[in-house]
Amino acid sequence: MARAATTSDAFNAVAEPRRREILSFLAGREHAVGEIVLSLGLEQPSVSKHLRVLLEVGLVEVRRDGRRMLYRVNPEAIRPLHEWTRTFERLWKHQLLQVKERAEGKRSV
Amino acid sequence: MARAATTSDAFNAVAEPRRREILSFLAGREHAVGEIVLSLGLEQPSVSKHLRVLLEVGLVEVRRDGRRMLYRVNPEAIRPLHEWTRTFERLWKHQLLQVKERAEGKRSV
DNA sequence: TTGACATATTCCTATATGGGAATGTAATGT
DNA sequence: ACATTACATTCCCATATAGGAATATGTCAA
Repeated sequence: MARAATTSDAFNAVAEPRRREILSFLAGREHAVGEIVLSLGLEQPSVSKHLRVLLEVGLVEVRRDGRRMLYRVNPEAIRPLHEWTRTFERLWKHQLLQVKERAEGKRSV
Repeated sequence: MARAATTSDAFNAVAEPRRREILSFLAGREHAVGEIVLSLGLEQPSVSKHLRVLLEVGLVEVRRDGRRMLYRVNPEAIRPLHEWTRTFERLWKHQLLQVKERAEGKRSV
């Protein structure tokens, strides 16, 4: 079996750095494809293809404005990633605490 | 160009569902490879290969215990993912607020 | 040393890319 | 109708899988 499709879920979709850049760029407000092209310096077809992937997994939404297509982030689709990583939060906080205690010459737990 | 290597960064490494399962399983405490195999019901070589990827991107660490290899999560490596997703937090909170206000019959912003 | 146990690696293959180039399609202005 | 603008899609290809099977490596026990 090959690797899972980039369109299989949000985790696979955001594995690609350019798609993360696009999402970050869209975090401010909705933007047309051409604006993304100028902003990130990618080829237009490349941007369109990345947007397609993001659209398929629900990470972005679109609306037409004349000849332009305005894309915006759908933040709800990012939440599952946030929630999953959050399950490890207590671990790194604990780790940081240990480092701190060690630095202060105390006994670690 | 093909897709980036799974070992290129944590984002690519956790795109694979089984690797996320392994990390979650290791979140409690360190475990031997055989325990992961039993727990997740995967083939041993498969688990070893996933662990190699996780190890290369720093998501797990190992120590030997006799013939067993005990793997544990390195939570620090998950933080960047958490931080990146967190930059969208205000967006979904805002979105939820709008939904709530609409449900209460108020004007949306 | 030999055998058993625990894990890692190698070989194989079908599959899904991401970028570049070229082309298709939709909407607007005249 | 036609040219132009703005995107989307298709074709091609080098590359990196993930799983299965087989094998190699490392450690302990007798």
